[in-house]
Amino acid sequence: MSPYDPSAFPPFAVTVDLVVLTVRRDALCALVVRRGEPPFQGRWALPGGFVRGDEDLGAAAARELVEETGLCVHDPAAPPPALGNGAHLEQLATYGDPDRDPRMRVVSVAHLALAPDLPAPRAGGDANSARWAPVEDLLGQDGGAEGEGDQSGPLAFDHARILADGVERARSKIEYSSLATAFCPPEFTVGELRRVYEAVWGVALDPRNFHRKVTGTPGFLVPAGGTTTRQGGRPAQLFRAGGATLLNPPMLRPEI
Amino acid sequence: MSPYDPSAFPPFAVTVDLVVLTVRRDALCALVVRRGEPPFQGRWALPGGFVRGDEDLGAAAARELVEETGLCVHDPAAPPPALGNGAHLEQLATYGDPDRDPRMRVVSVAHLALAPDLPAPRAGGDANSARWAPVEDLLGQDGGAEGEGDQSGPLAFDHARILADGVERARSKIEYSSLATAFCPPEFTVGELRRVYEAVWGVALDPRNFHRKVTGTPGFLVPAGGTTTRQGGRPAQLFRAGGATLLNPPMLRPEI
DNA sequence: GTGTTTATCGTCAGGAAGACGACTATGATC
DNA sequence: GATCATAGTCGTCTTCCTGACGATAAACAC
Repeated sequence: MSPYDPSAFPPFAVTVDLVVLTVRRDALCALVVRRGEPPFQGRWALPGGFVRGDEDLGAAAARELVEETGLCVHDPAAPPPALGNGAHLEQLATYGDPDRDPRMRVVSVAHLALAPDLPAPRAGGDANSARWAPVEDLLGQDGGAEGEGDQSGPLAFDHARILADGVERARSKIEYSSLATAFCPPEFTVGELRRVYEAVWGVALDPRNFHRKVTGTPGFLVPAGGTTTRQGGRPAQLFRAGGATLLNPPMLRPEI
Repeated sequence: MSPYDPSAFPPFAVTVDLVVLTVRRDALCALVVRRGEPPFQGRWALPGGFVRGDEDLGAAAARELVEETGLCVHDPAAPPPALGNGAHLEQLATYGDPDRDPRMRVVSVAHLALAPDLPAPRAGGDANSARWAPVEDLLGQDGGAEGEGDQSGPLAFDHARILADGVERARSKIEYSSLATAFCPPEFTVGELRRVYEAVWGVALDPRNFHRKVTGTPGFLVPAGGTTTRQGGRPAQLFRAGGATLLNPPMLRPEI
């Protein structure tokens, strides 16, 4: 009667689901795929899939990320991202309500990925289509996905909850880490970084105080040598993400 | 060839492991149980067990916590803890390396519990014994558990890593939340709360600045009306945990 | 009473952030 | 070409918070 007797524990299916966030047109967007089969057929869902028998959880998440977006995971301990198509990936939380999938007992290990703006998502696997959707639309208090000509209803399964948790993680984590740079291309301006914070937090930040804060924090930004006028106006200096990962003191999110 | 065909995915065992932390004699301690059977027989491990077929992950963690310690989970949305034997419980992270258990594929959803000092752990289930061990001993760079007359070696499985992650979570979370009060009895003094911070962080804090900070943060502490001389010296005012859960600005952890 | 311990209040200097003025360098428009 | 709009960058000032630390208060041990 060993507790590890294979007949002594119930078998679970284990999946990874991905909250992939990016900033497009000054809005925080998440990657969603349309479900091609029941349950929740035709509804939008977070990308994800089964963990293979010999696969680590993080590896499964990275594999799904590549399949869905072509993004490679940006390993902090690896050489700098060559082409900018690197993303930050971290485990978010695990969801295992017995009723979360009507067919069977599925435990899903959700992961959070932060990516720079990408051209267009490519549908992968069993998804009919994929798109970037503003999280505001997906998480509207009505349940999401209405009001934009999309009749597919809220996200499938408990994915609205997972997405909300991922967004909240991202919102709090850019406060005390340099993770906001994961939303930017390899070289970016202070203004572009500020627009990331503004999009993720949904607030307006003072450009002068923000500039003082980020340029004054050692290790946050390193000059890349060069300027750009991408945004119009006076040319702005280009920066690269510095080695620092923790911001101390943190970037303060304005209260409401 | 549905991806949910039961034959199309590998079956996993899903467990919950618990990092139960408390502060005893000014040291941060974790609950460990001695393994009664292979693998790692005789070694210390984190308490845990299988998730049942119809059980939510949090419910499984709460059940294990009761079985091992008698602690009830302190629901923030419930009436105040009557007898003080309430604990804070939250999901920590999920560990699913294919080789983490030599016998089979086990995915463990680790949870973090913070509890006030308890009399003595009661061994539960299949554990030969249970005890509170200082995390410093368990996580010593030699792998832990040596140097105190205990020859059982480091923690079983990947539990040292899980414990380290749980300790790190607790250390960072008491910075910006009122979670340190979870280590205290229902009524406590400012000095007792300060000793919690000092034990968890392993630093010394200035009693005067600490007192100013915690009493000056609205909603952190509410006077319980009464004094105690538990610690000797001048009687100290008794407080209860206030309703605030987030500390803004946070309690600053001294650098090194 | 004296000493010790702990609690609590106060003061002061330094750093960080919010508010905001001023100047600069581009492109767009007249 | 002059003007305007836009965005970036540098400073200033005030306020708040913290760290360092002096001083007082109230218990206990001798």
